[in-house]
Amino acid sequence: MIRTEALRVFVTVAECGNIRDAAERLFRTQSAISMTLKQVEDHLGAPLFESDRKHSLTDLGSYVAGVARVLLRDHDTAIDLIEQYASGNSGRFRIASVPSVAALLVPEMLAKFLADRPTAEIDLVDTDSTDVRHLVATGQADLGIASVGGATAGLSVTAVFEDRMRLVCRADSPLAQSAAPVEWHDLDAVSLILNETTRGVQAAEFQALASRTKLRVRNVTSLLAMVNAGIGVTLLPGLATVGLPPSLISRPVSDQSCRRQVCMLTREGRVQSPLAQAFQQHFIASLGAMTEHSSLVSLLKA
Amino acid sequence: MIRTEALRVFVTVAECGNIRDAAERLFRTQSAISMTLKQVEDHLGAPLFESDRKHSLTDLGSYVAGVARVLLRDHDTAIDLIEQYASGNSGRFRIASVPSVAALLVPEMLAKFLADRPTAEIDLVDTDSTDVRHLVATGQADLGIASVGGATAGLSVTAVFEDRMRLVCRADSPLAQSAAPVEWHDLDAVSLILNETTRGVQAAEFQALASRTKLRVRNVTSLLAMVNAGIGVTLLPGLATVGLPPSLISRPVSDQSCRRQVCMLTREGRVQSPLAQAFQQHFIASLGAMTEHSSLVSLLKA
DNA sequence: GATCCAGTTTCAAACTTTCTGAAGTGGCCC
DNA sequence: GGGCCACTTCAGAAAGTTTGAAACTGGATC
Repeated sequence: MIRTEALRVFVTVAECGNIRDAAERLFRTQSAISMTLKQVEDHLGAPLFESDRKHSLTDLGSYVAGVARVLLRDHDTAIDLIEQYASGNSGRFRIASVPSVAALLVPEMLAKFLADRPTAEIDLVDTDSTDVRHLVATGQADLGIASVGGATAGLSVTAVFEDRMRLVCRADSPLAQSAAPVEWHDLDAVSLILNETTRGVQAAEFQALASRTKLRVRNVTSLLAMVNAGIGVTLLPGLATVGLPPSLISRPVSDQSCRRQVCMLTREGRVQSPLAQAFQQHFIASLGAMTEHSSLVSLLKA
Repeated sequence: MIRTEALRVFVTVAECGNIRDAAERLFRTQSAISMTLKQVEDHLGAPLFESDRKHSLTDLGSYVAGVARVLLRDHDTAIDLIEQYASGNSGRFRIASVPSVAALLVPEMLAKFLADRPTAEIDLVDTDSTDVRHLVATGQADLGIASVGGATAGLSVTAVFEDRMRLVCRADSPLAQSAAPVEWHDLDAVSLILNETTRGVQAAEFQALASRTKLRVRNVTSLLAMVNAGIGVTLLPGLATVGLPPSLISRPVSDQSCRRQVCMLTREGRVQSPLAQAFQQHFIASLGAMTEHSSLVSLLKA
């Protein structure tokens, strides 16, 4: 059996033109090189070099050198590919995220992550939490970022941060007249439009308000269009209220418990690809740095 | 360091779906397989299979399996190529031969030789002895078949057979009237055209005849055209007189020593390609069989 | 033609790796 | 919970590789 490393020895000697230099290049002794060479020649039943002095190849030798050079190049590339993949430096990896996180947190993280990994490819899908869970559960995404809540069968869930909710209303509505935190009773007279992010709000007062409405809008653009059309007001996590159109404004909510919990989702019982793992770690580490300097509250314990 | 054989183990297990069958296929014990697998996983730092039961691959596992499968296929093909080449079953190989041998002896030999070696490629050039020597000496041919004589610097020469010379003349010439062996004195009055094959004829009587003429023609077609035109007669080895045009005939030469010696030429000090070696052996063996049933005299001692 | 030199081969011993058989572990099914 | 099956772990055996020392080789130099 010809070992790949024996071919490497042969090609190196052929390139160096002598055993001594080849031995140095390969960090072996001369005798080890000599014996490996002999072993290959014995296996093939014919000499690879014209003489003891290894400066000229036989016809067989140059044929073997040609084939082996290609083989070694392919071999090294393949092993490198495997090792890069295993170390999380390359590969493809799909993230599904709710739009607020996708738009405001993920881009910066991805930029840093990809800067170190020129060959990695990442797909980012932004959609609502329910769909994020579906994509992860069915294996269409490797990592999900969504609000806590809803069915979690087959999913492994890690809460990562909390984001206080804010009221979103028209800039010309009576509610927009004060910048002070909104109390629940301020909303008694207005109609409320629910959305995916309000599912996680537990407060009894909110539940009472929510029970009065039948309108729940999943798509944020549609939701804001409805608020803009005067159909009602809504609550959105702070992150999602960054960059509202000028016709809308947001106010903090007084109730400290009124928060959206964001979690990271992976498929349960499946070993992640190394790249996905690396990204998760990067995500968690970056989040720690980000929550220190923002209103977000990290839920991650080191 | 990941050994090629370790990847083969992994791919086999991935294909079998369990270690037991893979062990059987690879003629190893379960524990050897298990340890090799563990070694690869340790090296990569991540599991290749979802669980102990090796029926489903992790993301990394299927990536590695994909890359490794290609690598192994290429590897096996390359090793096979090398071994086929080394065993003389494939490769390319160039023969330069004088036309008579090329036309009458080589074809049959080649047919048998190539029948066993579907991937071997052979180039056959027919030219005169001087050119054959040149082609072999310069490495443009791997094996030469030529008449003995001329410069042999850098060539290794093996005499292989002898062929008695025959007189070639027009069918309507006075010399054509008898079928009996020609005596040297029969040629006293005729003009003789020399050629490459007459260089080796030593007989004093022939030398005397030859000294009278200045005409030497290398190309056999031209030579015969000249004989046909009535310019003179010539001597050719028996092999070369097979299939003369009907306007020409040949007669044996009485002098037993008047022979053309044919030799096999190789480049001195160069190791032949295995295919070339195999062909030489085949050539010698076939020649033994052929000379037994023909007028050719083998010069090869077994 | 003796001597030197650089390079190569050979050898036995030391070492490393891989393999084996046997015992151990853990999940799964009845 | 016992039996079964598949995998892992273990220690010793076997195989293969590497090493340093010594012997050999061919070419160059005196």
